Amino acid sequence: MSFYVVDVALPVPLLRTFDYLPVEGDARENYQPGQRVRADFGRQLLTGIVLGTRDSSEVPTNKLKPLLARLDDAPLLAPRDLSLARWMSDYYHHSLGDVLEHWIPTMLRRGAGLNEADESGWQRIASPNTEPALKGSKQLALWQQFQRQEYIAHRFLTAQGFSLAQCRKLAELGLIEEQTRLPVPALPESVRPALQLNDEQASAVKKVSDVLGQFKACLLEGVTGSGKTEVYLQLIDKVIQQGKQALLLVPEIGLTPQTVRRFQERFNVPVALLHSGLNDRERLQGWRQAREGQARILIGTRSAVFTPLPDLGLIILDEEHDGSFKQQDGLRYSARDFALVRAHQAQVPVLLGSATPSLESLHNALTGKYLHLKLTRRAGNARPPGMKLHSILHQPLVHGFAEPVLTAMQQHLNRGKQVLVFLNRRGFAPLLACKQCGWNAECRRCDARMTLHQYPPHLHCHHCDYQQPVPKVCPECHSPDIEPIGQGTERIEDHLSALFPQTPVKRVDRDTVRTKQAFDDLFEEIHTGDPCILVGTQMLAKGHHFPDVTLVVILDSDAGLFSADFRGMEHSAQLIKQVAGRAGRAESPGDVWIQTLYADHPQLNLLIDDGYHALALSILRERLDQQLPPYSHMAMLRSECEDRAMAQRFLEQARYILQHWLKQYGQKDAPVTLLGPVPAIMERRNGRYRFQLQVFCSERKALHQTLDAALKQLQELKGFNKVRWHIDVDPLDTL
DNA sequence: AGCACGCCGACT
DNA sequence: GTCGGCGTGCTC
Ligand SMILES: [Zn+2]
Ligand SMILES: [Zn+2]
Repeated sequence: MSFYVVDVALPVPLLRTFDYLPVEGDARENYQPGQRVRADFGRQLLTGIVLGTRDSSEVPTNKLKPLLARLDDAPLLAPRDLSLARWMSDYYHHSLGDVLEHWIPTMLRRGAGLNEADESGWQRIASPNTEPALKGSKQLALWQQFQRQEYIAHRFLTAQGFSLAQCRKLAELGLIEEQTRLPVPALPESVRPALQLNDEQASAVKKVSDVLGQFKACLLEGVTGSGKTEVYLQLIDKVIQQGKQALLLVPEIGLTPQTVRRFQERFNVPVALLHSGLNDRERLQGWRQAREGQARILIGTRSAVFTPLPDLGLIILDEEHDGSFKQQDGLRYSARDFALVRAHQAQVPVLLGSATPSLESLHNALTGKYLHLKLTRRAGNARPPGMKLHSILHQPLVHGFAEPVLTAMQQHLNRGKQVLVFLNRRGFAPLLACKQCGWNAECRRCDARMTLHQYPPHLHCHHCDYQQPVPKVCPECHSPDIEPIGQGTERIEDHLSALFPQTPVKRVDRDTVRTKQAFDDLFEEIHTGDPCILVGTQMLAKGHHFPDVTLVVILDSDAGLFSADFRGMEHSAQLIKQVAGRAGRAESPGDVWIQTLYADHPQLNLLIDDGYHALALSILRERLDQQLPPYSHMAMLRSECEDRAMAQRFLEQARYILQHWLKQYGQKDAPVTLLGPVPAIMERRNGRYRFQLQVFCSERKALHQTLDAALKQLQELKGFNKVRWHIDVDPLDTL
């Protein structure tokens, strides 16, 4: 038997893989890329992924340890999965072992067998024509079930009132036997017919259908209510009919029961779901249903983009501009960008849908890199909501509302309609201050103010979660004259209850709807259509449509207008449009009133008068001038440390190292440039000082080469053990 | 990232 | 004397 080693990726943050001797006596052909193995690593036990075998190792033989066990015979991951993981490891400068953790459900990472997703049930083994002499009528009824279906999961039988004893009796008679299987999602009782498409929708379906079977990125830019979902449904139908699987990715908050039901009721195929509300076993089940091909449609949130699909035919990413597609810690990947890479590998189209596309995607569509599909008309020829800026500069406000806004609210309520008040700030008030000495309640761990909450009363830092009781008197001057300044959703709810005593006021934010279930329940309630006022944060803006809301009031659009972040205006506009789109339907179009101190703000006016697309073009011109994304590529190094000087010094070192490599890899027409280190906008958070260093280049390759080389040296730096740092490729924000 | 080793100050 | 603080180094 000849010598060989197994190359293993382990879940440790080291940018290399590890050689192991095989399990004692295990033949080389037993090792295939994608299997799980147990490895003795340092002083810990880890589950790793086999990448391959080699004749020899660079590592001295006496340092090589044998693997403790091979956990799979058949590889868990296919070569295509491994090659995608390698791409991700390179692109995000993250360890391959850590990256591979994202491909595998938690249970399997802990070494569980695939069959632990199975559930018990009974398989008919006798001919369905058998007419056994059965005593009880219940037993006969049970046998009749099996005459119709040859396999029934145990939980369905208990749900119908059959007992384990009755099943065992049939088993004793040789009619059925116990068998465990992977549960398959139920099919709908009846399939709903497709809707009639308008010509724009039909054209979009046609254009994407034409490129099925090849890679093509498509941007579906469709105004709210223009019927994007119907386009998705009809494309998925085509994909299924070709015997392929469809992957639909949605933002976390968009995976509502209504949406899911719409997909499930349309197709006579199993639909698998993967979202954060599932337990480990349910996740494993969904993953296997997708990977083993039982599920033909997979609907999931960000992390579902990794799920192996043997017959992938189409990827759809809805609300593609949504920030939740970018992971904000650990492996900072963008599910949108990865979906493109995956679609390219599988040679299938990827469809990005949004009413307010990200400037990256819009730019790619405008330059012809993506197919640009537009839906400009609302279904049923509904008029778009009328948006109106209402200046509150030098205007008296009644509990945060301008008088004409309150009048409009009353009018809509009188007509038996619902009103939505949007305020992206939870709590009672964003500030508690002393009238006598000017003291502000600030977080002791952050450069931020504490938010005052009243239900129940406490001060809460939304940046680090630090909480403390509300002081009775000013801690500085002991005056009892301390008061809340500004409005949060709690306070607006109070004010509205006083202003409209006859109308129920419902608050929707993270504090009132803690669970997905609570949100779904509240949503059902709102859907009865009874007049009410909804007050809420961006929770209200995403995912759900409220057909009985005919007036939307936006209270604090100003926060984003002067953001320090270069994407601030883009995100503000997306949010305003999204909130506005919650209102109205065909027969009763909605009104949208935006209270603002800056009614002259040119970009805000552009958004209101000419729409998102026009504003987007204007912002793109600014980005071009400033050579910001999408006209350059960016990576960000962030450091944080309780010791301010240490955090800063780390990035100064990083700058020094980067400066060396960018001379080598930067080109004359594509230089690599550095910005920083500078303190983060909120310099101290959770007791740690934060700094950042931005790296730009118009060429991805040079940027990555520079980062790669610098990263190796950064990891070797000594004396920075207390500094926490990371690289964020294509960061979402620079705050 | 873990985890252990090792070298210094302040306790029984 | 030793308990434990955290700086340093290593993991096939
Ligand atoms: Zn005071
Ligand atoms: Zn804080």
